[in-house]
Amino acid sequence: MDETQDPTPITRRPLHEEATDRLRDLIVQGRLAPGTRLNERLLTAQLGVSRTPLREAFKVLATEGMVDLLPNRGAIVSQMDPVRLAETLSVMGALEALAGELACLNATEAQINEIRALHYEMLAHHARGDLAGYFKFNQAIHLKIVKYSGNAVLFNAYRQMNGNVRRARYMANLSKERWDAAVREHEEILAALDARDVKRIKALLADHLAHKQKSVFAELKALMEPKAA
Amino acid sequence: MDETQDPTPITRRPLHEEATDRLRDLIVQGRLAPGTRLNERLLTAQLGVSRTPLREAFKVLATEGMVDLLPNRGAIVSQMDPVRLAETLSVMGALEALAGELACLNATEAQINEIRALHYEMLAHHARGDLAGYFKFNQAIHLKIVKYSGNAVLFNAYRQMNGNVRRARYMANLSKERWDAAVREHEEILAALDARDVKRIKALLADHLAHKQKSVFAELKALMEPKAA
DNA sequence: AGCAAGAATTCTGCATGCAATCCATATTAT
DNA sequence: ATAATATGGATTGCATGCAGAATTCTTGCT
Repeated sequence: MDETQDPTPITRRPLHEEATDRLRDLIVQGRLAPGTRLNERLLTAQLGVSRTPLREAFKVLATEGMVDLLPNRGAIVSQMDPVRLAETLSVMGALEALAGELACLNATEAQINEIRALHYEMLAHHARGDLAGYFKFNQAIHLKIVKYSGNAVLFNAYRQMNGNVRRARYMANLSKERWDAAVREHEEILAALDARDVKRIKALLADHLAHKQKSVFAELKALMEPKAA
Repeated sequence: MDETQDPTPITRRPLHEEATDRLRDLIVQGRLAPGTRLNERLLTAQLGVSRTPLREAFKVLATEGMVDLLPNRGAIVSQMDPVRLAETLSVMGALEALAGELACLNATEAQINEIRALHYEMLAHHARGDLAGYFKFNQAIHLKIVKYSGNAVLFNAYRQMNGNVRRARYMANLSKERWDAAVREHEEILAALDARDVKRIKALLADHLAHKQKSVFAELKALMEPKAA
């Protein structure tokens, strides 16, 4: 018998995983806004699972920092206030700097080429002024760098923080100057990666994230003080 | 009525939290060895809780990397193989380097003094050749540095990884040379912190962790190859 | 009307029951 | 004897029931 193709292995995923992923997506996409109370009965109906796997999903999302559990009062989508966002980006900067180093040492040429391809796609979206498209590839590039570091622990930590950052939706109106600068920084990052210049990519990524943090922080602070509008 | 003292608020902790902490401790202490299968019926009896909060604890510990969930086959204590341990220490090095920077900038004099006190206690244990005592204060110092960085996200990430590292129990037989060197490194770290020398502490901590990683890795590799004993 | 106390409802925390899956042992066929 | 298969027991995945906490609604009072 030929088992080589294995078309859609019939293995059912555990319901709590499915529920966790679905909820996480809803939160990251902003369809469940920070502060929203997660009503069990409502969500069981919506997701088509019973309370048990749903509550297990709550616990997982709580350890990921996506929701807060209030004893006897259920779960609410946690806030991503500017301070926490800045703190997270700061950590992500350190992680990416390390990732860059390791990627310089460990990534294959094919992997670097894959990043290069993403880079050009990103440039295309930048040229068109398509911010959403730009961000998509920007995200993909950063994730790939961390992935190709070859350090799975690093990747996991980064991935989780990235999820928490994405739901801040800061990208609303990035200044043209910052955007252009970020693109230039990406050019340099790619060049350093290509040259396997460990020191340089480390510094570049740390700076890149520091700039991002600064711009995002300013943006969010402005958003939260709509007095002088 | 005087409510100012509030002696042990009678707030019962959720059972799943209690179960999570208890299990995590058992795993970190090594009383539940890697690979051990976590039988629900057995543990419910042992912890005095029902299966529901216990299974919630499994999910949390799985996202922390303490256990692996095998669909339809329950949870087993995850392995901390040398590769994963090295990867974790590598990430912790990056986190501590950042933490050192931030602690230099943000820690109060009182906090630095607290670290100094721990440092001297650690020296005392080193002088006595008390490895276990040394490690305890060594751990405490590193945790405090990260704590006093003032970055809560950083602290959480570090704490979790630290838990996963501790259960590797590498400290078995640290060479005298490496031990002495580590103590000297700690002297320098404290001095840099005192002097608020950001660049220096960053470099020192990164190196310190790199050395630790190297020594631990060698140790564990030796442990896993008892052929030439 | 505004507020406070109490009752009713809703919700969460936890325990347990049922069905599906897995594992171990025994049984049969080759 | 070995391998394949069947079968019984144990174990997990999930749904649901029950008790207690919290919230909302109601009612009575000022």
